[in-house]
Amino acid sequence: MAEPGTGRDPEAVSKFVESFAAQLVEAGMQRMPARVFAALLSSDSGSLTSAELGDQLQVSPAAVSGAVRYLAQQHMVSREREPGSRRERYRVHSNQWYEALTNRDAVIKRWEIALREGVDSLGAATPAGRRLAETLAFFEFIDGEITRMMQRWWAHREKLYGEG
Amino acid sequence: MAEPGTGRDPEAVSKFVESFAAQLVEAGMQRMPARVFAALLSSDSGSLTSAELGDQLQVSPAAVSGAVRYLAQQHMVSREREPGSRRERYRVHSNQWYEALTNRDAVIKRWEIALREGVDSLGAATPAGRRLAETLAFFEFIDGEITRMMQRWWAHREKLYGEG
DNA sequence: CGCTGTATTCAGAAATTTGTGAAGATAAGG
DNA sequence: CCTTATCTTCACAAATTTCTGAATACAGCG
Repeated sequence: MAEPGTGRDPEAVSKFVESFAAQLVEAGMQRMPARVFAALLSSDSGSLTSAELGDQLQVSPAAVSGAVRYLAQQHMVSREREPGSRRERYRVHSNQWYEALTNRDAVIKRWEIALREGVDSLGAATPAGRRLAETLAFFEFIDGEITRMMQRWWAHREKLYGEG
Repeated sequence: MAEPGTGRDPEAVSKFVESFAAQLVEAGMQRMPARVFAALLSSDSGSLTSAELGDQLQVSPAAVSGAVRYLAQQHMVSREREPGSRRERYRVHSNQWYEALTNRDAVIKRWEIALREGVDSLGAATPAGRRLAETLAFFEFIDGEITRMMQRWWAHREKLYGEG
């Protein structure tokens, strides 16, 4: 439980970071990106520098660099250059993070492509081809649904939090 | 493109299996389970024996055994014992496969647990705590949506294919 | 310009994962 | 029961992944 008025408890933060990262790893994310992401998510400002991350997670600058590159590619964090400084800040925007999850979109799109090729090369009239075609239809359906689901989420969020 | 009347072209099948498996791997699945799954998905009967899998994929019985155990745990395939035989058949049911994708449910549930602990230990009134709480709210929302989305899929599927 | 703080790249050490062969377990059928 | 077909488990070798330290590149500042 949080201790009021005592500021952040680094140990509690670390415990959350490691346990949440572990869940992300189990879901298929690489360890270091998962830890970096969890650390950002649980920071008060929502952003940390490379040094802060390296210090908090006890890893080398190289590891931070690699993890951040990965997360940026996945659009899960953005980079900010502090004006007039060489230091960079890595930030998690809530909505970026949602969109990224959604952007399993990109993954689904590639599955769809592979499935279409499969239907074509095995033959749409064969039993296997029909199975692939149905799977393809499922993903095409999901695709459209996800967009609408996200729209509903934003409406729902607004009810919970206001325009925030 | 399919060659009508010539039966299945093993090379075309293999090409699809490997390319679809590669996409699954990229999405985080282990290589062997991905290959086994793709092979089952693209079989005409929707089911194969261990020997058939080992032969088609050029891997040892041990590898097949491990992959199948994993897939069964994820509810992506079911095992069938052919009556009066020692051989087992591994089968992909379309709906099992959909449900399994959905059963990222289980993953989401664990994320929710970790997030709740984070909100509690960092303090719901802190900026970090609020961020975690919002993320938690997102997953809780998604959770409910997915169920309804699957219901709509079954209705949609029926329109496409009939009761089949 | 050169100095300095910061970020990236790269080769390689360490850890982890993956697949194999061989041994062991299980169950059908004589 | 004993034999045999099949599946599973396990120790280990190979391949892959992950992280580090050191070298390198970059950008701001005097």
